[in-house]
Amino acid sequence: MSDPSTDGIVTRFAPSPTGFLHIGGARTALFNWLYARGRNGTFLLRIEDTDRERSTPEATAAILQGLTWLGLDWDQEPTSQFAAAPRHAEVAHELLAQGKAYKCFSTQDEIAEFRASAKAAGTSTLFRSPWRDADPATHPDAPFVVRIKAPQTGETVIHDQVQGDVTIRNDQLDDMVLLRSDGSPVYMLAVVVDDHDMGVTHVIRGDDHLNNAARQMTIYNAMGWTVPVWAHIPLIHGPDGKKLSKRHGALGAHEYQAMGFPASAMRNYLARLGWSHGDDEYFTDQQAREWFDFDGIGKSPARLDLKKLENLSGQHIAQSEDAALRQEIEDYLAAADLPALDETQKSGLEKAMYCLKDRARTFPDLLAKAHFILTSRPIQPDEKAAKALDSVSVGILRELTPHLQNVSWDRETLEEALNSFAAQKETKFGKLAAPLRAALAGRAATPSVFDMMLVLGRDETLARLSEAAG
RNA sequence: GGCCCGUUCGUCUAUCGGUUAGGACGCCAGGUUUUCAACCUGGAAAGAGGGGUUCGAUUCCCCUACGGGCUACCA
Repeated sequence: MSDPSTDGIVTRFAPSPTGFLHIGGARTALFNWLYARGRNGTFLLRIEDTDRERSTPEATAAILQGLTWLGLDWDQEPTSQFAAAPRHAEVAHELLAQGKAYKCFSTQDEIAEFRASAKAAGTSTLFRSPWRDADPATHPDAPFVVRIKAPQTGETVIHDQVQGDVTIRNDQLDDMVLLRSDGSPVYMLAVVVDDHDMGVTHVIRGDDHLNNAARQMTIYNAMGWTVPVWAHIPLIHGPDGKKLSKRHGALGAHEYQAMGFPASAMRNYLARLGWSHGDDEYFTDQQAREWFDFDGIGKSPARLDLKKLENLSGQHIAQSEDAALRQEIEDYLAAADLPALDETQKSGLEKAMYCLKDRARTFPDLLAKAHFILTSRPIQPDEKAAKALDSVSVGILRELTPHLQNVSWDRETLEEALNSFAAQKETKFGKLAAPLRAALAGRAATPSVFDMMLVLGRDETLARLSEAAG
């Protein structure tokens, strides 16, 4: 299916800077990145900022930030499509000089009128310019657009790596505008010229561009350029199956970051959404790069499933290195606009990481369970913890404390000490656990009591117990 | 309206003519348990509908339905 050569592959991601990096764009970028990175290729970034009305530098910054968070590194400086406008115009004029494009003097009113009557008559609304074959001598001295002479007979076949061969009859193609009457290039021309100039070999993009590929091919053909390999991937839909929109969960990448998902989980989830490699669900970047290929891409749109993302997130957190995880959590706090950790909290968190990461699905989840190490005396029990510290429990804690005074501070000894104390009180360790948890963490959901005691150390543990015991 | 694309458990998907249609998330039941989580066992759950082709269709073809896209001097 894929290109036989594994070298010289160039892919690109070309967002319009009109908003944040949304989840669909993130996946398109990921697929391009995966394809290039897995084949020793090049992954480029092009900002399609030709719509001067809607493009903003803030949006560009947000998109780059989103890609950076996702770990999708690009090669070379991002290019601006707008900056290449003179080159686009140059190509249009070349086509004009070769007679493969022409000046069209039809006014927008005339075109609108044509469409209206065509619609009323039930015939094709494709505009057929009377200027296509007009004698240049008859050209008026009036504003004009440059249109390409699209083929009118035969058919154009898009050899798509995802959708298969898609055939469009050429009589469905209109003579699209290349240059507007103010001389500015139109998107359809710009993409083709840019992709060609950047040496893009594989165009991987949303399948909303599938039909455009046929029209773009007329430009490639007119210029005698090699048509890139096409791969039009299905779009992502919201959980309700509708097209993604702001109302339907079209969140920006930064919002997933602020929800506390690790970027690696995000990559895993997004890659798996609409692409598969047998039964593999959890995989590393390394594996994704090795496995990713066009024939694993599905043909139908996929829906977002937060539950599955959470599950994957938990797996990635569990697999992370402690120090890296601590750093990621710091980044998360910053992204979510939450207070940063101080040095004591940082080292405590990293020290406790071993007993936290297996039981957390997201960073906020992990942080909640890390409360015992992030807080300091006096411990403020929350409502649930306070309930576990009734007068009976407090009495038990008071009795227990001396038993921990001189024991060796290791897991085995502590388990032994607490179990025998429980036996002495003719109760089960489970009964002891709740008040201990409340005293040590001030919370009801925590890591194991023994882990907390070990991480806290003897002095701090005893101090917290005495504090709770009043 | 015209053209193009799509349709397997609730969701993501496997299957590349012959399977008890597999896996994962979620869900339900049971087990384990020191809270949360994890873990173990089991369970319910799918080929949009109708025609063909074929000894045999989820798989190939056609039609219909539904969903989506394109149809701009937007990108």
